[in-house]
Amino acid sequence: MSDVARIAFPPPDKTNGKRLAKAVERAGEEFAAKNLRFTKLRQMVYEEIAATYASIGAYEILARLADKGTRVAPISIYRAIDALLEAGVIHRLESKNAFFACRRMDHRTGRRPLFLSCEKCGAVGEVDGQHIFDLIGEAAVGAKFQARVKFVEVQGLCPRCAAGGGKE
Amino acid sequence: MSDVARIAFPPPDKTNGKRLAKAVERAGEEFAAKNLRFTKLRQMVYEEIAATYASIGAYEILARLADKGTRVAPISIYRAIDALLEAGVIHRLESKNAFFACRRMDHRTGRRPLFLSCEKCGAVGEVDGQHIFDLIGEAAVGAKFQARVKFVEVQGLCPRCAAGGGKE
DNA sequence: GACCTTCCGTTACACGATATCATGACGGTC
DNA sequence: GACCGTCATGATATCGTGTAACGGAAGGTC
Repeated sequence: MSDVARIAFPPPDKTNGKRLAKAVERAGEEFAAKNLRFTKLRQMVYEEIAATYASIGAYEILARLADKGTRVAPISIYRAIDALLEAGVIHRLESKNAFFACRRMDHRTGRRPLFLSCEKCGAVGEVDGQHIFDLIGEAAVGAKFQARVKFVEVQGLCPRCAAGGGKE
Repeated sequence: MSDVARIAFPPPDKTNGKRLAKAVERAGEEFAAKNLRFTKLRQMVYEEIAATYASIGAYEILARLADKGTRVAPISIYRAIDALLEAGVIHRLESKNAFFACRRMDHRTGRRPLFLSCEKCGAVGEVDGQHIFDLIGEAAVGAKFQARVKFVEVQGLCPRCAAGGGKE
């Protein structure tokens, strides 16, 4: 597997405690940098999202927290998700109404990623798509359309699953 | 306004009886060409979608049909929508969970359009995006990702609304 | 402490989508 | 005509996604 593929598509369930703790730490830094509060609830929601490489729905997060004894209302999940989105530590998959943790953390570069979502294992990868977003912007300008938000999402098979390596 | 802009963004509510009848006729031909049946219900659902340039949700279609005395269950609307999608006479906006009539009818060319959705008036325009989809395909190949479905959607202001010409 | 802002809990609800099973409409075949 | 297969529709229920509104709690600032 190429480097880019390995980076974009790690095994979806390899949840490593140390890795997760590190991700939480980085998320905390993102919140601090933006003068947002990384509250207990937001951290718990983030941990559920970051615990998997797959995308996860709001009610799935709710269920997993409930399993751990934390019972919250849907609206609370969504509020936490809003904060996490604003902080930039998670992304939203429009085509699936689901969320996943941002692994690139390259907001500084300003280069926007596009999302590759595996239909088999659910893993979501991000690859640089700045040139594509640029082209979309040009297409909008050509139509005299004032673009504000752009979505680019691809569904298919990740390298692991395409090779038959994904879980059945 | 440029030609491309005028074509992509007519006034969202200018529902012309003759134009609609023509659209229904073309839709019927599409169904025939694909050996699908353009049934009464499918035609009614199509008319509601094609009556506006804006995107429209399934339950909005349901409500409008109910206003006209046709009371159907949600599942029936969705089945009709599925058929219309398969025939290619409507498109689905993933980012809004809504549907709109295809105005380009250029399936023959095989060039895929991208969707420009106005946040103010709701109008959805289509412009050629084949080169963008090509690039996305290349990006996927670079990540060893086997792409199957691609979504590209843009939200913003259509020329009319950006110029202050849209309804408030 | 008093104040303000932000976050969270609770309830209820709107909207989007599907599962399941039953009925109807049509064409072909014997 | 009787039978059968296929597809479209109807009816009911349920699930998934997302938000409104209101009040209370937690944490900063003076």
